[in-house]
Amino acid sequence: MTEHEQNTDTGDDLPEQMKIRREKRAALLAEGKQPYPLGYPRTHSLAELREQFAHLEPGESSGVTVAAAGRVIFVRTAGKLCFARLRDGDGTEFQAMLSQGKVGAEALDEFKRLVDIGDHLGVTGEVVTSKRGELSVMADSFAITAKALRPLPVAHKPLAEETRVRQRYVDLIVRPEARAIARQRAAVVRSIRAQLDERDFIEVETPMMQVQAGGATARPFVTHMNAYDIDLYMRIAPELYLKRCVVGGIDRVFEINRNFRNEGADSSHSPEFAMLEAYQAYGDYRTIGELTKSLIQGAAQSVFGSQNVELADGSAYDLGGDWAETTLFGSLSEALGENVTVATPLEALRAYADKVELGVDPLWGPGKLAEELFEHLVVPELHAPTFVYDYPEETSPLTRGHRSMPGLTEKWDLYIRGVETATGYSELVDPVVQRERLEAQARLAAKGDDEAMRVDEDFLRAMEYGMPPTGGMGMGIDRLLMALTGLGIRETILFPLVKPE
RNA sequence: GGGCCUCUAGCUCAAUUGGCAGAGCUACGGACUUUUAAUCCGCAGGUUCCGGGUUCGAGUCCCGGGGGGCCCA
Repeated sequence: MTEHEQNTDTGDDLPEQMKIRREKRAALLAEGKQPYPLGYPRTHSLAELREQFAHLEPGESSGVTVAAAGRVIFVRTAGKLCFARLRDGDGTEFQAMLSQGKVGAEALDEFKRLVDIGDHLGVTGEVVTSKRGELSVMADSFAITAKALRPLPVAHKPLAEETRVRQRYVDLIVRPEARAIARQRAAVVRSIRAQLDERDFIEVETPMMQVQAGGATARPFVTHMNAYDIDLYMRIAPELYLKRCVVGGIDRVFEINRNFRNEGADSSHSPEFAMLEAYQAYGDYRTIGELTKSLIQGAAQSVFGSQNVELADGSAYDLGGDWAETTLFGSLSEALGENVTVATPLEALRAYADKVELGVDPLWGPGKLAEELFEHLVVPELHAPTFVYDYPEETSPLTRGHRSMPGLTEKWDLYIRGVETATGYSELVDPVVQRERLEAQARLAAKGDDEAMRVDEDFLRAMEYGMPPTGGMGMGIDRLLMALTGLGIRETILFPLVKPE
């Protein structure tokens, strides 16, 4: 069935229920009524009604006439009396009652003929309670405020996961948890913005379409700009632009926005994902780690009321207090039972990889292989929030060398429930060393590593003007939501990318 | 990239060895002036993801393709 056929009014090929709803829409028009009127003169939201009339006893009448509206989520007809449960966008529900004695036989018949579950409905009447004590509007009049042409799924069977993702609008209508996560996500982002604002960080928006994608090792999406006839890259990280800001004197700067990485999609990776990056002049990896911990704990506290959050499976997860710390090579040595350092030769690391049946890419250097071993052996065990320190220089081309340990950098990764959630650095600010590192990356790219970085001359020019000592961090917003809620990435993103139907 | 599982009515799911494509809810018609997944009576609704093949006969078996999920690399 094509969209065109679905859009016709006759709809001979439509499923029965959709055909019937189209006929009801046509009937409204034929009777001089609007199926999609401009509005409804509401006097109260459903939440306001609940609050204002909470005191009504069962069977009591308030004597107050109100007008309210919401989506019909439940209908019950009992001869000359009908019930409709309305729901507002915030999830508040309120009952409408229509009795033949109040609205008349003709209007009651119209309600039964034309109103379906899923329609938006406005009702005007007195606030009463039913015999069972349910707060209700006893309608004097009603109007359909938007006719739904598709039936809602059955309320008491969970929607298939794929349908929830592909038709999030339906998921949001029928599943309270879907509405909750959308609001929680907004609250978490709001909390992080507020905390950064309190600390005098300036929020900026840097380019998402770039001549050269930099700031991370990842494969970019390519697009084309017709006016200049050049390829542009969707950004893989805002880092190089935020550092330009620090050079320019925006000493505390952050951005919350989308990155795009042309890689796989699975339960913890989305091709587009929201990220926070923050840079603090005269900070380093320690101060920026403290900031990161505060932001996460503050968001948990303000959104969930506790740093010990309840996850989707009902278990508790404690984000409070100080977090565990370890080092990449220390934890890896422990897992292997062999002493491994940044100086361990590639051949020895390959032997360990063979022993634990880890596939090795011949392009990997010792640093990259050590990280892969770490992810394979250590990460699955990192349940409690843990900062992992001291990564090899080889894989961290934008990070300052360690102040006391040659070959290592001042970098940490933060793991929460075994998921890399944030990363932080003492930023490399020496433009000469930075050029050497980027040129080494460019040589990797020339050898066929399409995730390697390219030399960004304008970024190097900015560095040559002098960037102050700086701590920087990046944190995946989607992953933070996963950490705080225990949900999968496809639940924390409203509209994750799905293949076309 | 590899392996396994999966796709059937609006929704959630059945269908034995290859033998008339079913149920619940929803919808539709009827009864009911206090329902809350009401109850009772009645009645509809299908390109079994798509394309081939085997067969007297395919939702089921075979081949190819697509969507989704899980695991592995």
